[in-house]
Amino acid sequence: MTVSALLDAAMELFAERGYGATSIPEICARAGLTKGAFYSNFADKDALFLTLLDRSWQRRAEWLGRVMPTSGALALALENREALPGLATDREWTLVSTEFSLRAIRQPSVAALLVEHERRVRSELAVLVAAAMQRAGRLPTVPVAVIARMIVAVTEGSDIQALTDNAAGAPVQADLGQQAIVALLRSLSRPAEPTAAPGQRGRL
Amino acid sequence: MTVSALLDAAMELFAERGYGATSIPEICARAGLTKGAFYSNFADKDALFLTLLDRSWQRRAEWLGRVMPTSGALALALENREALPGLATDREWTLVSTEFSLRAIRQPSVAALLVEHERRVRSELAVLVAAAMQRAGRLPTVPVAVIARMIVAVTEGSDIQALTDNAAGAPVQADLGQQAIVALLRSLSRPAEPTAAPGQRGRL
DNA sequence: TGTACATCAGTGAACGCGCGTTCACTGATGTAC
DNA sequence: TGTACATCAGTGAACGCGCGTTCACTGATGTAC
Repeated sequence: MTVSALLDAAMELFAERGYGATSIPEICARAGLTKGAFYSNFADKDALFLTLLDRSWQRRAEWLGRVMPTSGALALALENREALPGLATDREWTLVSTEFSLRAIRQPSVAALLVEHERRVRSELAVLVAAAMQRAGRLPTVPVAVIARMIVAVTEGSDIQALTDNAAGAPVQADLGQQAIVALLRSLSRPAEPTAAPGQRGRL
Repeated sequence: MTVSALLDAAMELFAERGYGATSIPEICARAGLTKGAFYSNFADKDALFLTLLDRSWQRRAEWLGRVMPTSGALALALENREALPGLATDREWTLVSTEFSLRAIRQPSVAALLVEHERRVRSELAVLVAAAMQRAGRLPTVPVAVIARMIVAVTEGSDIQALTDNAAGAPVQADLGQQAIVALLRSLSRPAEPTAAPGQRGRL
């Protein structure tokens, strides 16, 4: 279909060169279509970008729906990075979604969209955090919503660091984000049984 | 001076609209100069961008040199965000430096520059972490270099989150980054006297 | 001090190019009878 | 089944504009004598 061909081409080009550096003719050429095809489907490049993000978010949501019920556990998420919902897992996504954050900071209407999306992602994540803590026999000492925010923040930062190091050919601290998440979860919780000695439970 | 007028104008425009969306004529107009003035000082927009970053980094280094000897403490840094060296403190810097990270991920030669800079920042930060831990009577359980990486990651992520929330008019979790840093420091250290009961020292 | 010359940062006009956007059109697909 | 018409996604030529870049020039500043 024409729309998805344009979206695919745009996703590739935005990741390769960045949003600002990608022109509409380039997107059309990559998709094997004329500029007219673009304008009969989108008002401008901004409209395409928003549609692209909608689609990306939707795909993440679908995939999350498949993964969540079977795992239901942050423990698994920590072993297998992929299971962390809404968090960057690949280069293309990190580049495009970071660029979107920058656009959002500059343009309030875009920020509203992003904030709403992030709110949903964090609430899913908070559920995972609460479940993981319960299984580990621990209680959060700050709201799980705050812990979810921290997890998102540290993951984004770690992903950018890892991609930069990788691009420079420097050694990559691959599990930095996961290590930090584990450290945060431990620090921001306490054993559920305040008086009991630490044993098999209590481990996170 | 012409060069610094161009750099000032470019910094403003890059923050306002982004690097890719800013044209050379716009930079010159903002600086009150002609396009010729630009080309007699820079080969192209990329060259100006690198010069701009050099200047920004240099300013941060100078300011760090003033702040470090008197504070020498992460504790202070945690109370006064400004004292965290090399970490984003303002909107303009966050926007421009994040965009630079994206450019670095896409272009290895730029990545090399950024990685070298980040390496210096982190080593300064590692010194602060080590000092703060010693004063608190604690020992790191992972290398301070790793803790420094985590601090940088969570700060970048928190800054972007805060700016996005702010742009959308949503409530901003202002101290998220600081809270996370404190949690990380606690979790990634243990009391220096393994057998002693936790008392006044041991506090971080 | 005064005159003649050298330097060179910045000017501003000029260029070709690719951009974003428009629009009359085409031709494949669907519907009516 | 076959013919006539309607629809409309996508075509491709056309447009004016602002882009990046060049270059002969100017005029302020510094140096020589």
